[in-house]
Amino acid sequence: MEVRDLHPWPSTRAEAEAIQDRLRPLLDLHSPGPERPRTVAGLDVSYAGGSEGTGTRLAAAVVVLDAATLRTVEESVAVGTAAFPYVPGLFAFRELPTLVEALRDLRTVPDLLVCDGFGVAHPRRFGLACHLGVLTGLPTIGVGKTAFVGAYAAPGARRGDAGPLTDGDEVVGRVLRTQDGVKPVFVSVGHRASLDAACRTVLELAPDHRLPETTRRADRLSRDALRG
DNA sequence: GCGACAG
DNA sequence: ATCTTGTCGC
Repeated sequence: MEVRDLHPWPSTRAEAEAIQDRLRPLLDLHSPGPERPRTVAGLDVSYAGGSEGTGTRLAAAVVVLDAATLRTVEESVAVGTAAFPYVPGLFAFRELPTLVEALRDLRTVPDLLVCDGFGVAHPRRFGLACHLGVLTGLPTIGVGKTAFVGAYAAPGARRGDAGPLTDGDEVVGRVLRTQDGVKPVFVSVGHRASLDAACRTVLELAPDHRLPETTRRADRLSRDALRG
């Protein structure tokens, strides 16, 4: 599929933040997005070492699922190196080049991208899911495993229980329990998606695990690609 | 000033 | 993210 070019690429934190600020106005945060996406792609990245600097070997995977059956429709993997040091808030720049490479090899154009990380639940309202939304033009959402920005109250203990993730006076996402008694996940909108539909989709994608099948399969694929 | 901080 | 033993639970 087509993905917009990444240049200019930042070499400093200030440059990276400037890029986020320049791309943020391109976000579509009002479209309802796909109510019932037919194909959903999960994205994830695995690293070879524990280094948080630049140059570490990594593998980026994209797995497209049929949302109704959860059957895998297509897979794509790319290996590369970390393109930016790990800096909270600038996390996207670390894995974006390799993720984009994997996306470009995709024959299927998914109805929705489920990213490992956040969308607008971000200090500058431009997390990885937002960035990928602008680059691809596709609806995107972010599913995080831990909190980054925002405050929240613990949701109920049952699958489907949820509560708002708020930063100041704005709701930037939702804390969603995907399984009874397990830690909740943090869902936020990236591009061309509504929070309600995003949470419904995440629940459908997570019938018997904490994380959506999209993320779980992309995680496995990227991990395997790092070896053979 | 100090600590916290998506993956 | 990754480094790691044993342990609890379905």
